[in-house]
Amino acid sequence: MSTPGRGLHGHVLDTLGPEITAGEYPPGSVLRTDELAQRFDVSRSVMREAVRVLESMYLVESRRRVGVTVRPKSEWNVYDPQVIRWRLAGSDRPWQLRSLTVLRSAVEPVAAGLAARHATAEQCAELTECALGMVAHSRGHKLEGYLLHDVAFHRVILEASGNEMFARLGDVVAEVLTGRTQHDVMFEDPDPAAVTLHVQVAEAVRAGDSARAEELTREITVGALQELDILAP
Amino acid sequence: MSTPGRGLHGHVLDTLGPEITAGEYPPGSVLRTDELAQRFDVSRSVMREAVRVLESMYLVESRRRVGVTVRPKSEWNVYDPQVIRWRLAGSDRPWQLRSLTVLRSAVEPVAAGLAARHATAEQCAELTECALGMVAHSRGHKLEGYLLHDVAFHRVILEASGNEMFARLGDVVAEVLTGRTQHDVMFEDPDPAAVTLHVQVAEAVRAGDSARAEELTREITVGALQELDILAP
DNA sequence: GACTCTTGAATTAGTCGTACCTAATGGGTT
DNA sequence: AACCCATTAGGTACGACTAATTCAAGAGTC
Repeated sequence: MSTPGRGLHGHVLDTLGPEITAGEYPPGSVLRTDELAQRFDVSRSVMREAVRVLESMYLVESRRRVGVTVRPKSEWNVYDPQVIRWRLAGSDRPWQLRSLTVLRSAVEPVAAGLAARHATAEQCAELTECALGMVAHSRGHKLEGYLLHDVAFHRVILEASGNEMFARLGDVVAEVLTGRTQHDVMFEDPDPAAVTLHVQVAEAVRAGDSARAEELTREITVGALQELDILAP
Repeated sequence: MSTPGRGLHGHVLDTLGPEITAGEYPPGSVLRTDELAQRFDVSRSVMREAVRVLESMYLVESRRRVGVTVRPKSEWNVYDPQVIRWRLAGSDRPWQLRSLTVLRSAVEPVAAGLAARHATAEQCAELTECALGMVAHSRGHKLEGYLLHDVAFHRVILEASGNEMFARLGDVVAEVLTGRTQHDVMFEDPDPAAVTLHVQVAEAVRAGDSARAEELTREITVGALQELDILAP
């Protein structure tokens, strides 16, 4: 899924990216290209390419006579999949998961509503299949299989919305769901109510009931928020 | 706001980026680094840096013995501000505006709801100021001043939500609002109802009424959808 | 004869190192 | 305070070499 060590500059990014996104260099810190090249034992050309990528992620800014300065967190392109992965692997993972879950709570209900109008017959079938797969793996510590279908379910919803911006969040949702299962909560079987909701969403989409699909999905995301103690009083 | 021609590689991107995002090269098309370097009259080093940036945006993929292949639209990082600007400047601008407006309709209401809980006194004041500014410029063909306050208003809302993912959409919303005023609809004064809604949102946020702020903002975004003939029956 | 497997030549990106250019910066001078 | 210049670190160019992958020709097999 990721883009590991694609060439030397990729290897450099695999180390430097996480360091920066972890906040190891405070905003305004200055990195020198030559020093970095020495540190990673690569040529200046390779180092420059890596810096260009970091620059395009708004993580750093390169200025003459000054060096490569780290930009404040508020300017980072937090939607870059690579940046998201780096941050999820770092120390502010909990914070990152919260931000992404809130984003989900905003996007997924609307996406489900749109999916109810735009989904093809094939997508409806896929959705039902995913929901049934979740039911089948909802008991007896089959978390792995459950996760697989859960991820696929939300991916289809986002895809079927017909909105490209929503569709591209499939990877993000996958990361959140995967992370949640593997590291944080959910040591036991998933909440039966959540499973039921997924089945009902699939049915609502199939029936073309936009409002119902949206509302049911909102309930799902509210559950996700509650799992992280993000209240909505 | 943008990052214009920062060095030669930036100049190359200013031309090549719009071409790719405009779909001038069908998915799978191959570009050769050397040819591109010749075409733009830059060294291979510079061209390679430009390719690295395009690669980090998931617009192209570079493989040995094959060249730089253009990736399908569905894989582009459509949240990259640069990509958004390129597409907004290109031929599928209308489609892009629709996607972004739908995204707004999902995000902004939730953001407003959060803002009602998290906004600081200073942010509330700013919000009120923006709303009043909108009122002041709502009549007499003062579209420029109106737009300025409108953009600022939505920026503050997204910022005050306390969610970094929402906050980073400020630039996107700014582009949408600016684009709408400059190119498409709105040759006359803005809809008075919309202006009123903004004032009411500011008041709801100030009062900490989360549900009301969310609902009012939803009405604003519904209006934006209707302007683009995106129905919600 | 048709098919598969191996091998090697051609091609293109990847890497490196050097040399030189350019522009911000900061200190020293007037 | 205004100005000038040496310093410094990134920006650009070029050339040589490396390495991986594709493709096609040829050997071997059924």
